[in-house]
Amino acid sequence: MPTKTQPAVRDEGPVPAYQRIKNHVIAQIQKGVWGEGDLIPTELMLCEQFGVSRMTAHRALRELTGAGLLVRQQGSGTYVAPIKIASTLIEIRSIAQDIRGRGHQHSCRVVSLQTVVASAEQSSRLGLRVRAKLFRSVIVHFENGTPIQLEDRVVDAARMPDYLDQDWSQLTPNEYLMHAAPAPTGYYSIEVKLPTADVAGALNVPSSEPCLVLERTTLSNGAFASHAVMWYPGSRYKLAGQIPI
Amino acid sequence: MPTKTQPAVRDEGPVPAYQRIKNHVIAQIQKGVWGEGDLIPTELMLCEQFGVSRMTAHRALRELTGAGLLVRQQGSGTYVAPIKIASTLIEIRSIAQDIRGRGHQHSCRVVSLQTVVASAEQSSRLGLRVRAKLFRSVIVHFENGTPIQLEDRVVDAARMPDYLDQDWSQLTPNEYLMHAAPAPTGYYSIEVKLPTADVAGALNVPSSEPCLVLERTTLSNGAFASHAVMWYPGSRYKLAGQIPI
DNA sequence: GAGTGGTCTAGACCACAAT
DNA sequence: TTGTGGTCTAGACCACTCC
Repeated sequence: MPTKTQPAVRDEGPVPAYQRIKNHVIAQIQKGVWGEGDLIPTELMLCEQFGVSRMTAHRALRELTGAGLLVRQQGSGTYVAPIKIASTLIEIRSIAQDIRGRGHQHSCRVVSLQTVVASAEQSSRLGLRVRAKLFRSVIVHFENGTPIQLEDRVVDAARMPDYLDQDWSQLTPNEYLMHAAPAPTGYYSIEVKLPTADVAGALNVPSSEPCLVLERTTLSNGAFASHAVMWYPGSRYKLAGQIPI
Repeated sequence: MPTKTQPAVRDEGPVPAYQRIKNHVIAQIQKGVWGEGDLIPTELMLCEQFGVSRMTAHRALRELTGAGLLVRQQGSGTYVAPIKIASTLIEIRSIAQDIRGRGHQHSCRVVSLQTVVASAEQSSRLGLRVRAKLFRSVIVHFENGTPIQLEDRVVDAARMPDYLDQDWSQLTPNEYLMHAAPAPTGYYSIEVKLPTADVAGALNVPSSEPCLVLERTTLSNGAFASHAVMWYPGSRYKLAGQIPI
């Protein structure tokens, strides 16, 4: 059955049933079909829809609950979690949804889009072929017109060949990735840095203002998907989330 | 049904079998019985030891793997994860283990230990009784003699009556909590702040140096356990971890 | 009482590693 | 070949919510 040509997303073998259900739920929320606070299908309905046992449907919903995407109430049902619970760190919702969830307006400005070749350092750190082709986007996100995040991202070009053709005013890179590389895992780090002149200019802060720098490498199905460096003005941002366990 | 007296640790009903196994594994790692890279018992051994089915033992190990505490290899076995994978954010390992894991020396200085009464604001934010009794500790942690974290913590006194009697040179508050309130969940936030004069003095940084401030509220078995504010010198620290999903 | 989620069992088949 | 983990089933009992 997996007899695709050279598709945008590599085929990593059969996808487990619980993962297919997770991807489906994530997609419905990403697409806005299921909104914040909405009641979603019960375990038994998902069992029928996907032809699985209840344990399997339950596992999918339990894991998404652990990730802060859903809220479950015994005797009542399963709901899309309110945004305040969603972890900004995982950013399974995008910064755009985050901002809109605060009732504010999101906009963005594309600073640059390029095709680049992985440096030796990148190749080894990210587990890429030497001189692998990457796409790089630099985008500033605004909340009510105030710059709130500078996002400098590279993605695997072989895996997402149409990355540069997206309309970033309609879709953030993160939202695009949720489709192209669903259910990511990976690593992050958070530190305080003074902005470079470019970053300070883009965020419209003095270069003396310390920034929160969130760096994140995401893998999907075990292979490199994306590396992002996100700069937030220290005076205007706070990262919050749920402790995962 | 909740008709208990006021015990040190509230009884929240029977603990699920998978949770008992998780607590056991966490405790073995915390106590150092199982060290980094060690092979731990197989699912079938845990099935026998705890008298559960394989699905239950598997769930416990899978969740701990998701939390970055274990690494599993099909065909081989389950191992304690290397420290670099352990999330500093969850701090399921303590800062002391973190520092020792880098091959450095950990020490600490107790700034203050007090009994305090929850303010109205704390009571509502943390879900406590009004004027609940709390213990507060303020401790500076050093890495090779350099101050690296100021930890300002309050815990529920009813739940941890012996909190103030601990020898903090032998055990960090976090390590104590891993015993008194195992397998915590909760919320965190991370932001950049300039230190107060007290904080700057304790960390031995100029009051112009921005700090990374990690605030964390932990619950155990659904009830408040601890609230901590941790200050890190921005120039000397980076938080890193795994993306949970 | 009917429906929901929370947990658990006792099997099963598979992919993979060690031997 | 044996043992490991990865997944999955078809039931079960329970606590809880809603009607």
